[in-house]
Amino acid sequence: MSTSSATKLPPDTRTRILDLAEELLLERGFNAFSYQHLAKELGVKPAAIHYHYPSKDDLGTAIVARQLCRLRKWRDLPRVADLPSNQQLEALFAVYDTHLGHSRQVCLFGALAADFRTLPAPMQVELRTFNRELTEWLAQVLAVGRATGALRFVGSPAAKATQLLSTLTGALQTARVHDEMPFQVILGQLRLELLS
Amino acid sequence: MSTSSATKLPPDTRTRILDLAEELLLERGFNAFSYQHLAKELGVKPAAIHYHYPSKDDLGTAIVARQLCRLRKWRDLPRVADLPSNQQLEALFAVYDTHLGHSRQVCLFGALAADFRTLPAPMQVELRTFNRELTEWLAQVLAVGRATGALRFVGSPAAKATQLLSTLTGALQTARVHDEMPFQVILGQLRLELLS
DNA sequence: CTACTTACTTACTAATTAGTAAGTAAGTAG
DNA sequence: CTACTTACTTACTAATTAGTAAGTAAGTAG
Repeated sequence: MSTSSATKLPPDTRTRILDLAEELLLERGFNAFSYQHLAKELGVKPAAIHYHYPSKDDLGTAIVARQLCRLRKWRDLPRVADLPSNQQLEALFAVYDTHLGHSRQVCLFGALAADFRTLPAPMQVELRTFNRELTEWLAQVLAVGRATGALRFVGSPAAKATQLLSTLTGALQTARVHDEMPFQVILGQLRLELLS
Repeated sequence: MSTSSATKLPPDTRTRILDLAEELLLERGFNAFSYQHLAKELGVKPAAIHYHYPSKDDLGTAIVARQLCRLRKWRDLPRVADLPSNQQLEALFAVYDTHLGHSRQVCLFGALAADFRTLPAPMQVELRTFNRELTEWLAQVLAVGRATGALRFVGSPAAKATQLLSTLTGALQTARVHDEMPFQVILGQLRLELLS
């Protein structure tokens, strides 16, 4: 079997570091894991991580940059971009639900917001861009959704998008502190309000 | 002038530690300040802080316990408890707005949710209680508010309360990452939806 | 005046942190 | 075959971490 473009190659160390760092970030926070933690779990020496990501700033920035990259790809995917607005909204909900399923991970934004001022400047910049692009995408979805009658809400699409993303961020955090129930309750409430 | 019960005594070291720790927690996160930071800023030695709060766990738990204490007092204050529902909701908004005004502090819940799994167990317990009691209070406000026609929403008061608090938590986090605008936008949106 | 408590400081420890410098083994390019 | 690159390991450093033990000065209770 030749490795087609769709085949998953076993990830190299560089990727394994990034994957694990992202997992720890979303599960425990940015200031709660060290190069030693990563190294021990990956079976390499801490210096090997410094080889790929010279400083923790570089590593953190790489995590956010990759998520931004993923967001853009996801958003432009035909199976997402071509959906009717209400299903685009459901697709967004499904992303948050996936986080919930991965041992109640919070979203990237929710993981970094509290510690924001301790983050390296490039990470702050990337996170702002990430949140801005997601908000703009959702505002567009909401605008079209209301125009086509697929979604219902009052106020401007931009305001509703900002509010909605704050709610989803908070919903995953509430799930972490308590359990899955409040998250499901909030999603139910959002569907009740938004979907005709 | 004798010190009446309302007079503010100059805070003792114990209180100054707690005040500063709370400020740093809400501005930078729990894993982003140390006993050294506190000591330096207060002009005492780190060991003096260990004298009052033997471990950081104790200090963190004291912060959350005090906030829970404040919540109960605030909620039962005549000038809050005797208000009509819509004004009770506004009083809640005002609390979050105060956080915003204090150099864009996030709320206690938003400060601790991401790092929740790294927190000492007693802190986790106190934070759950804090959030549960706040949610229950708000659910009651919403229930009465809808019954009296002062507030408008669909779904159960409990679900709406959970959703609303998640939104407010997220709103302060969004303000931290960007600026005050998204917070004001979200509050405007909430008023538009809830107040008749 | 004495015993005791309170609120610290001084001096320290063991562990952990991010990060660096030098070495090395395996692979790749010409 | 040679020079070079990649992906590390070994060995280290300086700073910081939470925390402790012993001392001490000022205040309080009897």
